Amino acid sequence: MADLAPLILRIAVPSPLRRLFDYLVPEAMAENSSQASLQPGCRVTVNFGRREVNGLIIERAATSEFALDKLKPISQLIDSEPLLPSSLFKLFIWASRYYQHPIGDALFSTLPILLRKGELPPAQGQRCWQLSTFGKGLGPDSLKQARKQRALVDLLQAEGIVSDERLAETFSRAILKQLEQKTLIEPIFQAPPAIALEKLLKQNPLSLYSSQQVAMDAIDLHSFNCSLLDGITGSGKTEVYLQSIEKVLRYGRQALVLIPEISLTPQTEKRFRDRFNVPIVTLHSGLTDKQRLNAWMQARDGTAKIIMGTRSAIFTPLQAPGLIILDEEHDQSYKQQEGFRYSARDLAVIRAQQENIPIILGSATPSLESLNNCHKGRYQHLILSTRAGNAVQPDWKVIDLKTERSDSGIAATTLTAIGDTLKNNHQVLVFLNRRGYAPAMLCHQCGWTAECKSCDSRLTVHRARSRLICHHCDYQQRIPQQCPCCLSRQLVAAGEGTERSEAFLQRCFPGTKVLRVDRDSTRKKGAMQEVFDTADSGQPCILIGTQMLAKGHHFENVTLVAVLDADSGLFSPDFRGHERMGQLLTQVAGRSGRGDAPGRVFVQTHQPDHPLLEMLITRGYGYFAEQLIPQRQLTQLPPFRHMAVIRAESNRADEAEAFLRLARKIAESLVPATPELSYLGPLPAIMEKRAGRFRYLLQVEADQRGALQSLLSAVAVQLENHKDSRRVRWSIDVDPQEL
DNA sequence: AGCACGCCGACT
DNA sequence: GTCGGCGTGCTC
Repeated sequence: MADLAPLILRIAVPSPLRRLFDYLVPEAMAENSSQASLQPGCRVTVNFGRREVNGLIIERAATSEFALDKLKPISQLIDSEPLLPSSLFKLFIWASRYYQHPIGDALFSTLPILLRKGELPPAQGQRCWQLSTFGKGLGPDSLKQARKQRALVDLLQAEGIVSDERLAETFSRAILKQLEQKTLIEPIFQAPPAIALEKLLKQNPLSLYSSQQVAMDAIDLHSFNCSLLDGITGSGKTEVYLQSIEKVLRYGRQALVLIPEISLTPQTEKRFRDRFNVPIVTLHSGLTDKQRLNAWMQARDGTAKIIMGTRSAIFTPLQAPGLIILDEEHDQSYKQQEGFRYSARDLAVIRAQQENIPIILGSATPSLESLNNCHKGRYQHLILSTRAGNAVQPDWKVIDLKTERSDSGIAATTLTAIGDTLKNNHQVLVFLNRRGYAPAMLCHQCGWTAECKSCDSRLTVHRARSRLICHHCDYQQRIPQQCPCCLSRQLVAAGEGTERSEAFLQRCFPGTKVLRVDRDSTRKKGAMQEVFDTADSGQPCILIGTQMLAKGHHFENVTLVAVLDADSGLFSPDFRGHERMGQLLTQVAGRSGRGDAPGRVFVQTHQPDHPLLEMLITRGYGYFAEQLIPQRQLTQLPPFRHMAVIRAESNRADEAEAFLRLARKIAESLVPATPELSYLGPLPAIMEKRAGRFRYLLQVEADQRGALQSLLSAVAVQLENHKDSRRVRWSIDVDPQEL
């Protein structure tokens, strides 16, 4: 008997519109399709405007606010069951509300491309072969002319189902194909055999030293709880990860492991593969669409037991989630900086909570947010001291650039120390967070400087490529021979970048390998690997690079780290500037030193007496961070106050600014400024003009998340419907990482 | 966003 | 005469 009430589906479509669209289910479709296919989480094809699009069912309903006779019918059902597990589906809905991003775009921009396009989830499992009915009835005398084919048929007759992989050892693709064409054999997909628990490990766990053991014991692996695992490189965080994963694998669950972009290397992966005898999938940028979909499916159906990936992997469906690990939780790459601006770290905590599973956040330099969450009792703070017992503080030395002469960015004292270190057959790491040869080119005669015509920035000199390059929009030009202003030939490259310091060091130490690691030097693939190989060989060498060098890799034989310019971090306009400086310096310093001998760290600065620098050096990151926290409270900044930013950009500065004035007017008409909720702006962004566009922002700060969220939702709707929103590119950034 | 409609400018 | 520029409106 047919229902009298119409069946209405609320659909999310891939569009920037912050609402759902109601569609009718045609009666025939409702009757002929399974119940599961009309549920939230299933994809459908609908006629949207004048085009056909794939959308996702968000809700079922019996009524609509829209006139019933204006509702269009669903064109087609795609999935016969929900594509996403309901917990992940809920996470998407939560995230799109929290981050003020259109639900359709949030969903579809994170889904594997092939699923966006409406492809069906591919059959999973191992491809195996069996005899077809026809093949089973084959007489013993047939296929006499085809010995190989006969042998294959015999094998299948004897064993029933044999995996594709095993057949490939003895038989060629062609044999299989021919038999398949004769319909003697057919493929069948089988779940790979479960790994026996006693065979779970390939390699025995390392024995834990006391503080690791304390941490292990403190992590309850059976329900939601968040642990901040705080320990320097080499303190054995990974071993705690591995043993926690082992425990959840033993009760049949999966582990999701998130790492920053830069640390997702084959080496990281290898560490996990060497330990466990279980299927592991890695979601990295090099995957083809097909591979990505397969990895996604293996996570969803539970074949993959460990899922590793960067930021976007937080949206991987899991059949039996057991644990989330997020390494280097302070890393900025967890926040998406455009489009759907989510924080994978914060979503990971929400996801763990919704799934009721544990989560471990790891870092040597935890973010102030996470430390604050420990203070509030929301996370438990587990500190790993080093194997030796006490944290070996590196031996810091501050070099005063005001009094000491330097060449190509390297002070005389630093240079001497580099020479001594090399003489002792050790390696040196030189850190300079500025790639290229020099950050500016200027005319000695008239003072002209080479500027980017699309950005408020100077062009960087890249001498190896003979080019001036803008690091913000990638504009390039040849290095001019003459000043375009006064025609003088006295053009000079001012300041230093990694390329210049590299050249200088190579001149100073002609017999030593000098390896540069930055985005320019590692563009060719394998280049990074070569650097690691040389470094791991232990031969004396100098590694010079940008923050790429500061992350992840530990260099055993490096005993001297030189930070060429610590000043940039001291005067950043961003409120997180000091926190970042502390993290970066600590991370760089942590690259060095073997277990036995602490490394030396030389910090070059024009501000040798800066109290924050001194505090970091003498008391360590932990103390440093604890001092910054009350400052944030005093200045009413995150995590003590919640912040969101409405951004706008346009070819015309006045348009971007006017749009945000409108945004503020709308917002203030809804919620006037109070001590609990305040506005700041519109303000020009730090670099007002970038890639030819003028960027502005409006800051909104509130004591309560809820108040901020409801205000933003209302403002977003009004802005979206305003015609001026077509003239600018605008977005809402909740919990912005950068202003 | 993506697509269509509509109304003004310089051209095969 | 039309091709096409982008301003405006709409998407259940």
